[in-house]
Amino acid sequence: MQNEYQFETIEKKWQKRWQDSGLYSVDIEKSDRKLYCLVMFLYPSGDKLHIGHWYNYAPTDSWARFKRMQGYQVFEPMGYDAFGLPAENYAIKKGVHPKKSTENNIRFIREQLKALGAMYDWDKEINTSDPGYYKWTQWMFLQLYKHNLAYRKKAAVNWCPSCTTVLANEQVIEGQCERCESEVETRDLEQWFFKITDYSERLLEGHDRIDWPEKTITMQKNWIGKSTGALIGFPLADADDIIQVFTTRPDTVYGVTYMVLAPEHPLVAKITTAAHQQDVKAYIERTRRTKEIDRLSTEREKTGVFTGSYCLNPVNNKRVEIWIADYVLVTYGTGAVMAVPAHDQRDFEFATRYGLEIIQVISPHGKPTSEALECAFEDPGIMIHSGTFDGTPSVQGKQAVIDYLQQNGWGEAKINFRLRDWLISRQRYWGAPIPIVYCDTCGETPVPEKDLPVLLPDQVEFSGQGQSPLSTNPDFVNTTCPTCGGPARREVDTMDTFVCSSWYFLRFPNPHLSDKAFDPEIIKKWLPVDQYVGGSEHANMHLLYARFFTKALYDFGYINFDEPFTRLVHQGIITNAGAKMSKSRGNVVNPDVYVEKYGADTFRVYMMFMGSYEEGGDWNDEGIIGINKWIKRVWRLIHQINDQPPQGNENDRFKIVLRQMHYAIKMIGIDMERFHFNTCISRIMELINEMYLYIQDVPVAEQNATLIDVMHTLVKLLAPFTPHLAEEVWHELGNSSSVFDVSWPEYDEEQLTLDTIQMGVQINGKIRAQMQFSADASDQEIIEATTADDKVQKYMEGKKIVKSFVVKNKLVILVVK
RNA sequence: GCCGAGGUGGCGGAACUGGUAGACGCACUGGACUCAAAAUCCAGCGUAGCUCAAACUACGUGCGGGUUCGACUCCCGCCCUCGGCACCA
Repeated sequence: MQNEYQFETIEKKWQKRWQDSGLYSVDIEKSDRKLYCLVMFLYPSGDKLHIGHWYNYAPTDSWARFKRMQGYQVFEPMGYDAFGLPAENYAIKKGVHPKKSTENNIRFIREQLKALGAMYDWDKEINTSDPGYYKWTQWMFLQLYKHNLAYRKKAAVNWCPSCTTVLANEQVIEGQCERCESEVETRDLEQWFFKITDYSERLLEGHDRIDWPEKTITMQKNWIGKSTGALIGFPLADADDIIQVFTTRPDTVYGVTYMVLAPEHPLVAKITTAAHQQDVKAYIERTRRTKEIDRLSTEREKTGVFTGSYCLNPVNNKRVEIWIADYVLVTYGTGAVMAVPAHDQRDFEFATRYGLEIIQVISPHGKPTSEALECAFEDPGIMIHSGTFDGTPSVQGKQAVIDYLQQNGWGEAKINFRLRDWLISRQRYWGAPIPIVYCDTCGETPVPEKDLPVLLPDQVEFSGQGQSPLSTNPDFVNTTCPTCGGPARREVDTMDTFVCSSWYFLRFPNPHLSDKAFDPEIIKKWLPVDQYVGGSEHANMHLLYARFFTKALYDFGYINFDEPFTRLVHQGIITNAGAKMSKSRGNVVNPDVYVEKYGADTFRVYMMFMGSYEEGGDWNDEGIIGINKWIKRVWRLIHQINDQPPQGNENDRFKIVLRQMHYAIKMIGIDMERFHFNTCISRIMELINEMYLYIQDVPVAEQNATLIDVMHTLVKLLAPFTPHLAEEVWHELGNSSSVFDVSWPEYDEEQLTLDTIQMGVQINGKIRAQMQFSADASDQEIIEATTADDKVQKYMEGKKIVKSFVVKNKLVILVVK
């Protein structure tokens, strides 16, 4: 036995032995008590593994090890989300082919990952940029295409001039590119979309069946943005067309004083009268030039112009002006809004600015307000100036008006969603090619499944000029039509990398299948993922897309579940001096330095002990030395006991140690379930402190011999947190099997109470004394003993006890008057 | 502006369904060991008052109120920090 803990040799030794013995390779065929524990896989950019990765992976691995010891068959895989922009940008800058740089990064990162000492089943590693994988990403595309969930349309899209590609709405943050923070422009392009909007309702419904953080579910709900209201048709006064509007306030329809179309609305050209042609044209031009970010700003004053045309309010035949204004978005609802300035703040501001009429149709008390409104009245109230609806409470008025509109053929009830279809085309090279060809005779044609994968060619030019790099390789572009055999062109855009990650959890259990994406039998056994852990920033992207894919695959009959991740936990963010760590800020903390200096076990424990896992916190390495010392202290304790084994049967002091042990087992069990790692470590620290006091205060010859058993339990408790140290010690103690193959210790509730208990005596809410009681004393006895006490009597002089009771093992409560 | 989370010692953070606030650790101080230092082991450590000391008392979980025998925990009104959404009709 060594005196000092040598983490360098011990950690390497066990990492190698674990791998050689295949300890963590899961037999996928056996799935009883299966537990699929997944962390969001890696995006292998040049940054390598940073603190955030460690924080995601190491504590989750401790959780998985804990579950394994509880008897679960834990499957914990790792892989690489290897397609994506950084590799390609690096190629443009340094001239290194993305394939090469990605390979290099992965090779390096794999080693870093191994240093973590996690239970990853390396036989199941996947790489989304491997043709063996993206073949099936393309297959997924074809399934969606077959079921009309993938379509192409010309659309105004978000264009990042720096990344030279389009972005999904989710990737645009405050009008800027999520990745490079450039201002996003609007361009009209033919693009591929996935029809996620078909699943809006079901994506909401599924929330009730998953154990996810409430805030994540709320974020998704808000993002999907369901709103209930009505679709109302306003016929043009002097032409045939009808302007459809969506409103959540059909009860205010009598208050419509004008109509607003989005500048991009298709009817604008048709209805603009000659006299207003010039103004309207100028306004549209101006809108187009306005940057997305400015247009989205709510602070900006609302502007618009009159088109010269009128439409008729179906309920009262009122003639209302039709305006265009950029506060109306063409992408939401019908791109047109019925303006009710009295009851909508935006319409109110617009009407005030342009001197448009304001008619009050909802009032708090059922009578018109005498003075002019200062702002819109948006609360519910009583309907007025609304024909036969006068006097109806607006809440009921909503449905009543809808019924009325419906009876007359003017409108209908309608549910609208904020969610838009998922734009997946990227004008970039490093992604999975979209398996579509364009034939002059047959048109848009999907590549037959048997011809997959559509291989990504190595030879392309990275112009960075906005044109898809694949278009620069004629051998790739020119092909033959799978239907007619005539000449055809391949689609040159690639898929958003979020497509690759929308189904990867189905690939992990069977990564080497060459004839299908996944084996339905295996998937049936191992999915859904029991525990998923990753950052909350993916709430409206990856986590939504993966749910959409799962529901689609369920509908196609490939899988028998429709929610991919049963339980989800987000790790918090580790900041540096309050700022988010990022390469551009240059404040990224490199975990390798600490792993080299203190070892993986120390680093793991430190990350877990730092604070609340789900809240994260600011990075500060001051305490890490303390954890390192603690780990050495643990090592010394175990060796000290083992070198001088206890011989006697001392019991009074030993009971305290025993109680601490049972308490630790109990609390760690509870806290691990909740991902409260910091308190788990505290409980082990307490046990170790108690054990030290014991061997110090009680001579070896008297020490209770069963202290050895406590020590074995201690090693088991340590195992999930310090896997290398625990495994080493476990073997030193004479065990031949892995500590991860033994079962988690159980606690005895009876051992948690000591013979005598100290309780506080609370008189009128204040602690006034501390008293000892035997554990089996009745409440009656305790209260009697308390009231007889001198100190307590002092507070009761001349007063009567009104109420008295005992909070078990804690307090004696006396209320006196 | 809207939605969500959070504000506790010098610091990181505990506290289950309202029941002894500050577990555990860092830093600091003292003791033991040592010729000495480091390492280690042990002890102390919210603030103020009183005291040689022990004890005791008051105050104390962002601020101001409230409910309760009793509030970090529940209710009302504010302030600040962080995350998300942002003209969604």
